[in-house]
Amino acid sequence: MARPLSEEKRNAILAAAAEAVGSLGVSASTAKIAKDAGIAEGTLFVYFPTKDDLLNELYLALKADMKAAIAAGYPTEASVKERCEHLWNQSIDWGAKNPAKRRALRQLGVSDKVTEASRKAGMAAFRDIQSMLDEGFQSGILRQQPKDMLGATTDVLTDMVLEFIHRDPGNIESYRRAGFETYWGAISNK
Amino acid sequence: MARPLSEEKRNAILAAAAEAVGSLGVSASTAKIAKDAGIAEGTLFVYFPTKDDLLNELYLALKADMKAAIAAGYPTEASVKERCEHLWNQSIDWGAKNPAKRRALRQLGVSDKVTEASRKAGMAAFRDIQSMLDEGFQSGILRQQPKDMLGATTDVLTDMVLEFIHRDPGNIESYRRAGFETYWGAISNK
Amino acid sequence: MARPLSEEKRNAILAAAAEAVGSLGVSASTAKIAKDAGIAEGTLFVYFPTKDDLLNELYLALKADMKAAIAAGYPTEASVKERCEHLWNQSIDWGAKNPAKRRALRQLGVSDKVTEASRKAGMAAFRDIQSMLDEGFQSGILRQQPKDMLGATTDVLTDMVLEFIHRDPGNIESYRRAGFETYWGAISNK
Amino acid sequence: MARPLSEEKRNAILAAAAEAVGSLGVSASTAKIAKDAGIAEGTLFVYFPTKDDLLNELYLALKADMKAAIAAGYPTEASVKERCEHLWNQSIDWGAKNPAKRRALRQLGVSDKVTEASRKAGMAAFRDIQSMLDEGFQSGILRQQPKDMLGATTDVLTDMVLEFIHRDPGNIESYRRAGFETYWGAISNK
DNA sequence: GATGAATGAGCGTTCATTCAT
DNA sequence: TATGAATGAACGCTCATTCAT
Repeated sequence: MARPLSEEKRNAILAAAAEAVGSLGVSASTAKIAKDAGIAEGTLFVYFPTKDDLLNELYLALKADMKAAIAAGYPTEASVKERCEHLWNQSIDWGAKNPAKRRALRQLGVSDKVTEASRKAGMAAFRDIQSMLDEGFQSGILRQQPKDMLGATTDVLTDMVLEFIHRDPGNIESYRRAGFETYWGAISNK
Repeated sequence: MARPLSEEKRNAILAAAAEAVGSLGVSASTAKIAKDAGIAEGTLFVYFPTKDDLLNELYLALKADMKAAIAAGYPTEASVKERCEHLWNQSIDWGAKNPAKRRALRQLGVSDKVTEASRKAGMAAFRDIQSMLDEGFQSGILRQQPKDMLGATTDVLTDMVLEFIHRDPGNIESYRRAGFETYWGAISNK
Repeated sequence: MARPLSEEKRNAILAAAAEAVGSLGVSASTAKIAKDAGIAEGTLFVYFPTKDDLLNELYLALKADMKAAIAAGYPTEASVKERCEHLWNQSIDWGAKNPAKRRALRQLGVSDKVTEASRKAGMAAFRDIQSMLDEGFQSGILRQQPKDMLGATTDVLTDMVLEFIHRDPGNIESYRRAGFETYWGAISNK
Repeated sequence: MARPLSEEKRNAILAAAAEAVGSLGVSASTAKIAKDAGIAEGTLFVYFPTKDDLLNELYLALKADMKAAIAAGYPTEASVKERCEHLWNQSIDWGAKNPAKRRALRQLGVSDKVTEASRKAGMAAFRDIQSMLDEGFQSGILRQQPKDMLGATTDVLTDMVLEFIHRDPGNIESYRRAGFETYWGAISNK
């Protein structure tokens, strides 16, 4: 069978894993994840044959989740800068609202458990977003860059700003704005 | 004194730890680190009372190493942009020449084993560098930013570019250049 | 349930622990205990979360075992002195037949791994026995004593005699008899 | 050389060992003992070739210390019962004033690190005391007992009472008195 | 003689994975 | 399919003892 019985259980495992990896790193135990997901230890391995598989699928699920949030409500008709600002704000909002997921993604990002294939697949999502901005590249408003670098820049600056927000939650708005200036400078032609 | 603590051994442990953490993450075992350092397992704990202590001291040592490399040969008399480009190039060079150290620093950066105090101390080094650019801020060439954000931006964009270089080592020069454009846009007033 | 916890295994662990603690003290290793119990090292921790838990449960099990043996065949209708002699003889017999258990109990008795709560629970068993002798106290045949002191006196004199028997096993009967005289003198009104 | 340099250091080690064994048991580390004695780790082994040697010598020293305290001020001319009461009170006082030493002696008493030879030597001290009471045996006031049993009874009942005092320090006098009644009953002819 | 760095076996405990139920 | 008891290698750390200084 291509997929085991309960989609619900699968999602519960993924959700518990995100939470656990976010707070404990990739060394979070499968026992804890199973317990938090409300299933037995052995059941986890019915859905994911090994812990590494779980970690890779979690990475992909998180990337997809993030991408969906970022693209939501994209203002097709607005100016390039406004569209970029929309993407930026969505990114910050997703991270601020889903701190555990964001932290999980950071942990997975540096872990050698996540394969090159997963990383490639994860980057593809951001290429989708990059293509939303094709007009911006053609018009010269955005600087030409090596493939995937726009997505990575977004990723990396978002994450940086979210770290500042995490350490100093009172000033979220000023970090968001300063972050966007940095971001816009980083990707646009002056 | 019976036998003085050996600075040489201490450095060997730190070097082995950087290598191991770089490739295996913070879960690299103390046994492996000791073995690679050429000492007995127990000896490691003569130099570092716990693994967490070792990890924190490694973080600090790596930050200091990186900072020294970046600041070396700083052209005090050149233009602000040239001075930034110097810092950028030094950063890329350090990372390209010390891939294990760089990877270790990434792992430590996301690990909760590294204390807030160590992070603060690590950031202080970059504030030194930021102050090298004070003239740039006063003249309005560099954009005003929240404290520590310039250092973090440098860190994060450098790291991003080094990841691209790591995956595609043939094009180091083009990544370095494209990276600097991104970086300069990120930190300067347009 | 996947596989129920095995009462048999639990008992095997407790038995192996009694043997090991009896001969090696509380520093007997969990690895040895597990091996002697015929299970894997990790399995011990399925039944007892920590070594300290094992030690405390062992203490309780041993006290219960001893108490059951002592109270067995108690001659309700006999004279107070005969009933005390019965208790005395049962105690000596239990100790002589279960030297490892007795030695384990001694080790546990002086170990700070055994909590005050366990000690309290262990003493309660002997209070049961003391209450078997209430008539003796009321009639004035037995001397009034602070609570728990009768039980402790029994414990301590039994143990002393068993040590003599242990060192000089040929004269078990004469030690038993001399011991009882000491014991009866210790607890009765002259 | 029959004895190494400093008697003072030797005594410091023994004192530190008594304290450490009293609170931590025989598993107290040589490193801690050395530190508490104000000497280097290695120096301990100059005075005692192994930890077991230290433990055995400590046992003997403690027994000697206790015996000296018990025999001090012995009232040669008093009645047998008064002389016994003196011994009893001295025992209780020594234990109450030297809780660490008493606890150390308990630990050593059950440890298999203390050899049979040391135990024999330790018992000899109490035979000295027993011989102080020879008149009592001859007159029939004290019950005839197997060799060493009087000493052991004293030891064991004293220790029991000291445990009660330890747990309930407010009632020291009532425990001491009740204890003596038990003790006198245990050793005298009715 | 005194020191304390160096050692490596041994400790209690964890954990991904297997498999009997 | 779901369960959780069973496993044993691996972990961080301790320690009695040795020996270079």
